[in-house]
Amino acid sequence: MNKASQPTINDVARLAGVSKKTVSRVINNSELLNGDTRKRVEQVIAELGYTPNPQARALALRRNFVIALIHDNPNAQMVLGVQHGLLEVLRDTEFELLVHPVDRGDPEMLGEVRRFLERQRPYGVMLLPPISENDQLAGLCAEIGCRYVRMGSAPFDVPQHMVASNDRETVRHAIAHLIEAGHRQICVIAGPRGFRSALERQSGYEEAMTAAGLPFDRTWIAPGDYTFDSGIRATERLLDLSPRPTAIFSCNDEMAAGAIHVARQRGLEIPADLSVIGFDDTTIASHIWPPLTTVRWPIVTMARAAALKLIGTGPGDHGDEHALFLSTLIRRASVAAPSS
Amino acid sequence: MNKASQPTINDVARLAGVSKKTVSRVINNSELLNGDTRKRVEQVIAELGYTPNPQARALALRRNFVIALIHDNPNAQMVLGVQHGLLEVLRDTEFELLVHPVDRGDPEMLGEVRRFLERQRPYGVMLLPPISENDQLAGLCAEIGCRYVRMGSAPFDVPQHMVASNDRETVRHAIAHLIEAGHRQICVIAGPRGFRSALERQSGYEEAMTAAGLPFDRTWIAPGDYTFDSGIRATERLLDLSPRPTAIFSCNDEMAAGAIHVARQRGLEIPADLSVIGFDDTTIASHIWPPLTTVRWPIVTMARAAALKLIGTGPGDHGDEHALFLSTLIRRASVAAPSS
DNA sequence: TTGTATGCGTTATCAT
DNA sequence: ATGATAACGCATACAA
Repeated sequence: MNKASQPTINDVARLAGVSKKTVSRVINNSELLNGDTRKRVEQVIAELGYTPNPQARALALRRNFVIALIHDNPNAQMVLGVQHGLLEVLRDTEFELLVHPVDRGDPEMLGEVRRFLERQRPYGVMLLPPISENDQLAGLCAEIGCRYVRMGSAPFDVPQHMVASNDRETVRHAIAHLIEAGHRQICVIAGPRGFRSALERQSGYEEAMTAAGLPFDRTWIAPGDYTFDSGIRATERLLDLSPRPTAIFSCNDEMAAGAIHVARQRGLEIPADLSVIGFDDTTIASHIWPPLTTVRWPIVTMARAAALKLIGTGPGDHGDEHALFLSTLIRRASVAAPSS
Repeated sequence: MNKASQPTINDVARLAGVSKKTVSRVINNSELLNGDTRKRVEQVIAELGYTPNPQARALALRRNFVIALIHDNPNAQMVLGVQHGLLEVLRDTEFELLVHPVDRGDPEMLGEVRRFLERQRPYGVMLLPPISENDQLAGLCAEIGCRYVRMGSAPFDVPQHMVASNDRETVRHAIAHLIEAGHRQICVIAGPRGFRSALERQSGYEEAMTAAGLPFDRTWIAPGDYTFDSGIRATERLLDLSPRPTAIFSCNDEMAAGAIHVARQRGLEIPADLSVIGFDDTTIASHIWPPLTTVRWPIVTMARAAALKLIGTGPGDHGDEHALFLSTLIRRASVAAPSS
């Protein structure tokens, strides 16, 4: 055993007086093993502080012990929340986290991801919205033969491959909250076309209005793309409506911040003259003035669950069933009764 | 060649009618190669779409072609900015990005990182503040034999191992900006003890005040820990001073947001009654009301430069010299002349 | 300039 | 239940 480098399986085998294969069996928890030899080998492993070399395992198994995070999500807090949740469960395992952002707009995207997966052969891959909604991407993972879990605003895959929140339902609650407060003309700043989250959140709005017997108009739904600037533009449009809306539901916090800016520029007090609800509960929601009522989804919890599905030991997992995670309305100071 | 799997170096060698070693030489840009055979091999490589297997290379070279990002930074935008910059230059290389957060408070931290480095053998490691300030960590990287670059608010290592911004100087400008506007009683919300960034930023304040011949008091410097809540507490303390400060410099944006909250609660208008300057130019700075004057440091650029140093081909790099990156004062709407 | 033999640390095959 | 031997795909030492 070379003192300079780390102990290998050979060192363990020699010191335990067994073959490499036996040590390998111990490492991989093989069933067919004499209890005594196992104990002896484990003893030596502990003494040496031996750890299997990940690169060698990866080569032999043609499978890398890493989880790949594939995303095209511009929300830093969300991406980092996911990394946090993932790493929390990966921390005490042999797995590492590989980050691989992609460009949804790139026509080469799928080919690029394929090369990535074929080269790295990750054990599992975590797909973040909005790219998680791409069925071809999911299909690619399946084809390459690596586990995958998709994160989304609603279940659009089987539980085994999905961690989802209930955006639509939570938005219904949020709108109902507004209606209870006395609002009738509730407008919405929508999310980008084609995003499932945007669809779910807007549907939640429509369902809540309909359920309450409240009429609403196409013009009440202003287009947005989840950016601050689009929130500004949308709000300007909405506040030009007459009669003016008394409440605005924004499909994310960033655009809600834009709404607050515009309101303030127009001399409108929040929440006295205009109530606002956001979505995501990013830092800005609690740090802006007034503190924003918003919807929080349990991102870290979802990521933890996803990691469990990814590294779980197969179809026996509990995780296979549980794929839905409830968002909650965080009530702060941006909602009040409309000033008649 | 097995159709199901990817082409290997053997396939290339056979089709090109050369030995594996020759192919290997082509891959690794060996000097001693006949131009013809190189062309022929490259041709076959292109036809086959061959890519060297990273796991096999890692095993043979005892060095993994990944860059590890080690950090304990709670600022999501900063961490993601760094990931962005790093990946921008890694994108067209053979390198991948491994994310490895650590816990500064954990006494086992160093041992844990050692195991990580010994197991993964990353090609290079990127150290983010504040953990980048830990000399033992840097020493560990050197000992293990992997390249490292430390990111910080000031140079505290040789250029080869450092990308730094000039926090102190930029804060001097920021304070000077306040002084020019007519402020005399300028207070500061400090950063956490022991953080180099906190030290640099506070020093910048003190130097600027001294240079302008302005007196200042210990009580003008309120302790903070970079969190929103600490910004609130610090500002309450500061606004209780009499006479009241006309301007506050906060060592980061998050605490500045807290300052704005407190000011608003006390009925103070910003910037009319109180000017505020932050640091970092995070999203909240531009989205809060009023838009916050703040200091922006070129995080993505720094990360790009760091990546270049990390994967660069040795001491010949230009990157070895260039290690300082200038921050700039972003003037928005939170600074005005003091109302006498 | 190119090829041969061998090693890297692990797992898989097929014996025993 | 355990072991000898051959992969896995690439790089290095040493020849030629």
